[in-house]
Order: sequence, then structure tokens, then C-alpha cells
Amino acid sequence: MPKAFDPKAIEAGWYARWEADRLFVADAASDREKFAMCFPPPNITGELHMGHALQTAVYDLIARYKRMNGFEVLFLPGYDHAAIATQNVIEKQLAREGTSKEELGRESFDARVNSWYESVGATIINQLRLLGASMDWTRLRFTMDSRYYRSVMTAFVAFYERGWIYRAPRIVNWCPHDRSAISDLEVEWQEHQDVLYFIRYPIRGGGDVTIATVRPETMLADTGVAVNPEDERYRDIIGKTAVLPIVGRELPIVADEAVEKDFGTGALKVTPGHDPLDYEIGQRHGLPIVDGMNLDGTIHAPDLPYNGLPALEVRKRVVEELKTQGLLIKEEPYVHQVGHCDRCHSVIEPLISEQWWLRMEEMRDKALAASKAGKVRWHPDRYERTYLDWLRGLRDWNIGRQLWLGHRVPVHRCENGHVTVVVDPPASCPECGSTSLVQDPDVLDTWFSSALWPFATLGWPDQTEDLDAFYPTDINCTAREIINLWVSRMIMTGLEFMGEVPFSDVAIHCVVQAADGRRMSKSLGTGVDPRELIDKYGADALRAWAASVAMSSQDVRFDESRVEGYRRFSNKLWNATRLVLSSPGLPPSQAPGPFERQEHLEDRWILSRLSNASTAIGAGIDNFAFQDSINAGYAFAWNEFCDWYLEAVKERLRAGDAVAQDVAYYALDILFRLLHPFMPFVTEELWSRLPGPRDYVMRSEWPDLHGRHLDAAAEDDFAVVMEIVEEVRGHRQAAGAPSRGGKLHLDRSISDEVARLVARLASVELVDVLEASGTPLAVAPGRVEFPAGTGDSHRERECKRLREDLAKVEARLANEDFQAKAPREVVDTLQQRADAIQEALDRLEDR
RNA sequence: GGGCGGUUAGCUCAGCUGGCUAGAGCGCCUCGCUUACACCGAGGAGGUCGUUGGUUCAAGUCCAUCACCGCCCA
Repeated sequence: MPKAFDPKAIEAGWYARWEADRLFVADAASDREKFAMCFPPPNITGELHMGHALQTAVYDLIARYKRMNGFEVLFLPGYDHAAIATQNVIEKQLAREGTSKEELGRESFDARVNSWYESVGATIINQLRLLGASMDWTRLRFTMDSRYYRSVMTAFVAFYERGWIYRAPRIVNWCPHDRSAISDLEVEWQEHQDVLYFIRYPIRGGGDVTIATVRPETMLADTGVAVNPEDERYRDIIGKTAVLPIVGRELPIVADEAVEKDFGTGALKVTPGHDPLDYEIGQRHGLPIVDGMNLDGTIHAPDLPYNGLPALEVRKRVVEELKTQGLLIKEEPYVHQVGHCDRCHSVIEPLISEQWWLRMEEMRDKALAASKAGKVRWHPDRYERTYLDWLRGLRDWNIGRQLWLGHRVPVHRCENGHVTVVVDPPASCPECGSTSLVQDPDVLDTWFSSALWPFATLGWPDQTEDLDAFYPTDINCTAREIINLWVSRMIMTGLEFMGEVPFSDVAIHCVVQAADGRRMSKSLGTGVDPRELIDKYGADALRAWAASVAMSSQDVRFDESRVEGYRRFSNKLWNATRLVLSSPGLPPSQAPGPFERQEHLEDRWILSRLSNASTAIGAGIDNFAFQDSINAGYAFAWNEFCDWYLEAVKERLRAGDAVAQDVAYYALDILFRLLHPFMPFVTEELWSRLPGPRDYVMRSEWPDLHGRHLDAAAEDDFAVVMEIVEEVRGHRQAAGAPSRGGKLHLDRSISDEVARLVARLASVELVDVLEASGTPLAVAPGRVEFPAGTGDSHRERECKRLREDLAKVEARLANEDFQAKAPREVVDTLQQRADAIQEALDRLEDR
């Protein structure tokens, strides 16, 4: 075995073997209990980032754990076409090449998109393999595959037939760059420094009213003025008519409770075509809608010189014009939230547009009922409220998008105006037989297709064996921001089409931030590429780090040194194994135990600790507290097995002691299995090197020891060993003595076994008698002496510390209320502690 | 504006239903290349647990208040 562990040397090889031996392929026909997870499909927009790496690590550790626990596990991979995002990426590419999708035309664009899918899809798959994800690649799914496409169409038709899909003009969030509507959830709000303009609108018959707006350019589409009915200032102008400057349109002045008295002047210009609130006010008062903007974000005002100019340009010109007319009263700096497209970051324009809508009422109610019945458990549970709050306020979903990429709405119109909504494109109109059919140009919101993921991937609407075997799936793990976009919608469609929630548990993992505490950003260069980390530290290190932070109560600032720490851990495991394997006279098989031969204290102790670790690691996974598992594994392996056990048995191993060999092998065997879900590569490698015939560690049984080997007496005795050793070392270091040598005398009350272990671990010679010149120990009756001197400074430091402790403890014990009200146990424990400190002090002070 | 989370060692984070003598990794200081590992070993320094009140025999842990940071939804 090489002296240092090199992740690169083993990782690729193992993954290839796992795959070749079909370890990850799920068998729907198996009679084992099924466990399924459909991996959240990454967007096919490019490389995977740290969030994906973390999420993959979590999923995969669960998958491997469940396999080891005897489940037939399906871990299904895939990716998502992410319509808007992907279209944006490809358009940017085209722009760099000096062309555009319009120039290419729809067909060439499609070809371009398809080649993109191929290359990026391969990149994503490759990255997941690098991470060691044990996914069933035979079941890889893509939302644009023909089968998946058909599922999406089927869902649309089913909704349509239920009467839940309709087409209607409404105010929507319009992205002028993408020339598409987007949903409320796809709007990002950013703070803008703007100007609030106060503009005077004359009133017919005398007087005027001043309104305030940050968007003067939209006034061209004003159709009313509104004031709050409670507002004394404006009571007498309600019902009058204002005249819109520049345009000359007559604007009824209406009273509406939605108007905020405190904003601006309290009088609101109403532009129903370009503001959601104004739209509602307009509806209530029968105000007409004027279309003031083109779909590319330029101003639509046919009779005015502004027609066709960009909105910001018109803003300037309108303000100029108002100034000349003396109608601009004042300008104030104003900070407010402006919506941006979360994909291309353009400013969102609210405008009226005819769109496809999906009625959500029935699905929402079913989802709420399912929650009430406790069908979905959330981890941490507080996220259930996030989900429920959103559901309760849910409105109809705008599922149409005006993009070139995605699932085309399966609505076909013939020349006679008949509408056909079917899964497969019809050859002719079922009503009039016309063969001149035109399909609706809109595509579906990407989330519409993702919402079907847990069952569409399994073959729905066909009643496939997979669907039967693996639906409902078990766990969904994702980021907070996806709860409403995706998780809730999966739950709703799952209930609707499958009659059952798509998974029983939702785990929300943390967000990995850059070192500055902000989101990692490619454009700012604060992103970290998981592949670089794998390259430097190995996939195991990255995964162990991910498991240690994934369920943090807050988002985590990325700290590379923690990943590095787990690489060192891999190396530690490697070298511990190397030491054990160097023991002469290897046992022939891997069936150590049940340890009928006489074990030494250190053997009984490490077995007890191992048992403890196995419980802790399993419980951590079961409770979605992965950090507990990884911490328990790390502490056991490094601080107990390596630091104490191996040091204690080194000589026995070298001497070929069969019991020590058995115990060491056994502990490593169990340890690698316990760590395998977290660090699959290094554990596979090391486990395979242990003696005896071996299959794959993932196919071995999960070693839940159920308390086997627990040995309280051994733990107590070994604790004494550790205490004495540490004190001796403390004295040694304080005395400036060399790292070995010196004499130790221990009282007869200390067992021989403890004494011998102490002598070995502290590198001192045990003596029967020690002259009074030795330094007394605090933790046990005994004395230690080094050739260089006694090192009283350590002793003095200890005395000081103990006296301070004692004072505190005694003060608490002296409190009558404490004695009277605290539970007996607590009082007793504290009293024992006081006694112990006193005892130690007595020993130290007795020269 | 509504809701949620966070504020613990120089840094990144643990601390469950109150009993802590507050932990880990990294970093720092002092020793040590002792045939598993210098990707290491031994020893050590470092925290009035954001503020101010309250409940309690006892509060990092519960309640309230304020301050700052972040997220979600309007």
C-alpha cells in the first residue's frame, strides 16, 4: 500500500466497476421492500454547482444506506430542459456568434437545442458519476424525452377535460427580453433608486389633482384617477373628471379602498393595463384598459411621437414635456422594489396578455387535506408552514410561455375555428374533418412538466411495473426556494393523478454561500466548481463535508479547509488500515469474533465504542441529522480507534496477536460499512483490502450492532487509562522532558491491566516504589518522575484550576434553594464532583 | 408590510426536550521526522454564548425587547 492515500488513483476505477456490475440498477420485480427517490432534475443549462454536489451527496448517502438495510432502492436520475434558462443560454451563444434565433429560424434553432442537450446532458451525467452518485442510469430521464413529453401532454389534456385549463387575458409578469410571460415565483425583487414624480392633472371644471408616480411613461395609458374614500382631502373631487396631460384623455376620478392615503399625494393615477393593483381598481370601476406597451418593452402610443421608443427614453421625454407645460410639481428620490426576470434579469413589465391558466382550487384543497392528515413530513418541520402558507394563498397558475423551447400546448385549431385538445397531434379536425390545423404556439411552464417528475419518470400515464413498484417514492431533498415552485406542485399533481402524495418526507438542505455570506455567483466569480474540489481532495472529502453541513439550521459559508479536513480523514483511514494490514500472520477469513478468547481491556473498550458509533451513525441518518453521523464516525475513527486503540495494540499487532488482529479487522470492517454512505470510494477501497472474500461494501449488511459489545466497565476503566496518560503527558511537557522515558508509580488500587496500558501509552517505566521526589498525580493515586526534573509547573496549574472549580461547585451546593428544589440526582452528581475535585487536590498537595 | 431563520473561540460551524467543568475542524503557540500517517503525533492558549430585561434553585438552552445579518412571501 502506498504511504499516502490518493483519491484519484481509485475513484474512477471503483465507479466503473460498480456500474459494470449493475449495483445501482433497481429491480421492480424484487420482493424486497421498495425505496425510491427521483433525483431533482438539474437544469440542462451547464455545469453543476456546489448546491448540486451537496444535494447529490445527501441523496446518495440515503440511497446507499437504504440498500445496505435491505431495501430494493431506485435512485432515478435525470435532467430538466429548463425552457427559459436554456433558451437564454443558447441565445447568448448565438449572440456571440453574431446571429439570433430569429435569423436561424425555428427548425435550426431546434437542432441547435438538441445538440446542446446532448453535450450538456453528458457533462451533467459525468459530474454525478464523479461524485459517486449511485444512480440507476438505465432509467435516466429527460423532461424532453418523447415518453416524458407524452406524460406532459396527457396531464394537460386531463386538466383540460376537467375544465381547469382556460385561456384568458389578464395582467401578467412580462419579460420583454424573453418576450414571454413568467409566473410570480420567477420574479426576483431588487431594490432600485428611482425618482418619484409629482404630476398635476387638471380637473374639468376647474382645479387639479396631483398624483405621484415612478413611471411617468405609463401615464400615456392612464384611464382613471383613484383616491381613498376615507381621504378628507379628496372627498369633493370624487366623481369629477381629470384630463390626462399630453394625451388629453378624460379620466374619471373614483374612490377605492385599495389606494394608500400615505403614498405620494394620496391620489393614484390608474393604469389598468400596466399595474396589477390598477388593474383590479379598473375592474371594480369599469375603467377601460389602454395598451401602452409593446411586447418588446417599447411604448405603444400610435398617435404620439413616443410610439415605439424604449420605455426609459419615453420617461425622459414625458418628464421634459411635463416640465415645459408646468405640470411637474416636484421630484423626490425614491427607493422601491422592482421585479426582474430571474433568468435574464430584465425589468419585468406588468401587462395584459392572453394566457393559458390552470385552476388550482381543487388540487390545492387536496394538498391541504393531505398535509392535515400528516402524509408529508418536513425536515426541518418548520418548512411545512412555508408550504401551507403559500398553498392557502394560491391563485390560478399561468402555465403558458411564449418561448421556442419546451412542451408545445396540445391545442389545435382548424380553419373553421374548432379547437381540439388531444395528446397526439390529430391529422384532421374531429368536428369538420379539416386537415388544415394549427397548433397553439405557446409552450408550457417548465415547472408544469417538473411537477409530474415523481410519476412521469416511472412511466405514467402507462401502468408500468416501475410505477407500480416505486410510486409513491420516499424522500425528496431540495433547497428552500424550490418548495413552492416545485415541491408543492409535485404534491398537488401526485395527489391528482396518482391519488397519493409523491413522497413521504421532504428534507430541505442549506444553501452554500460564498465566503462573503452571499450566494455563490458565476458572474462575480465567487462560485466554486465541485470538480476542482474533487480533484484536490477527492469526492469522498467533498461528500463528507456536504453531509456535515447539509441540514444546518442556517445557510453555510463555504470553507474549503473543512473539505480539506475530510481529505486528511481519508488519509487517516488509509494509514490505519495500512498499519493493521502490516500485522504478520493475517487471519484467513473475515469472520472475526464473537471474541470468545480472552480480550484485553483495550479490545473490550474499542468494541464498546464501536457499538456506540454504529448506533449514533444510523440514528443520524434516520433523523436527517447527517452531521451527527459524520461527526460520530470521524470521532470514533480518529480520536478513539487511531489515537488510543491502535496505539494501545501496536505491539500486539506487531507480535501477531490473533485477538488484537481480530478486533482490529472487525472494527475496520464495521467502520467502513458505517462510513460507506458518506465516503463511498475510500471505504470501498479499504474494505476490499481487508482479509477474506469480499463482494462490494454497498452490498454488505448495514452493521447495526443493536448495543452488542457495549461494556460499561471497560469504558470506565479505559477512561481512567486516558486520564492518567494525559496527566503524565502534561507533566512531561511542562517539565520539558523528552517524549519517552521516566518512571511511574501507581497505587495498588489501580489494576495491573490499567497500569500496564498507561505505561505503554505514556511511554514510562512502571516502578513499584518511587522516591518522594516524584510529582503526585491528580487523577489517581500515584507519582511520576522524569530524569530531567519533576515539572511542578503543571502541578501548580492543575491545583489552581481545581481550586477555582471547587469554589464554584461548593457555592452552588451551598445554595439552600438548590438543595431543596433541584432533583436529587443533580445534587448528588454535583456533590460527587466536589468530592472528586477535593480528592484530586488532596493528592496533588500531598508531597 | 407579513413570516421564518441566524448572531457561540481568529475563521467555518455543533450544542435535542434548561443541570456546561460550552465542543469540533481549520488557524495560532510550544515540543517532536518515535518503522501507520508531518495529509502526522504530544501539549497549550483562546469564548462574560449579539443587547437589555424576565421566568427558574439553575439559562447558550425558555419568554419578552431591541440591534444587526440573511431568506421566503406580498
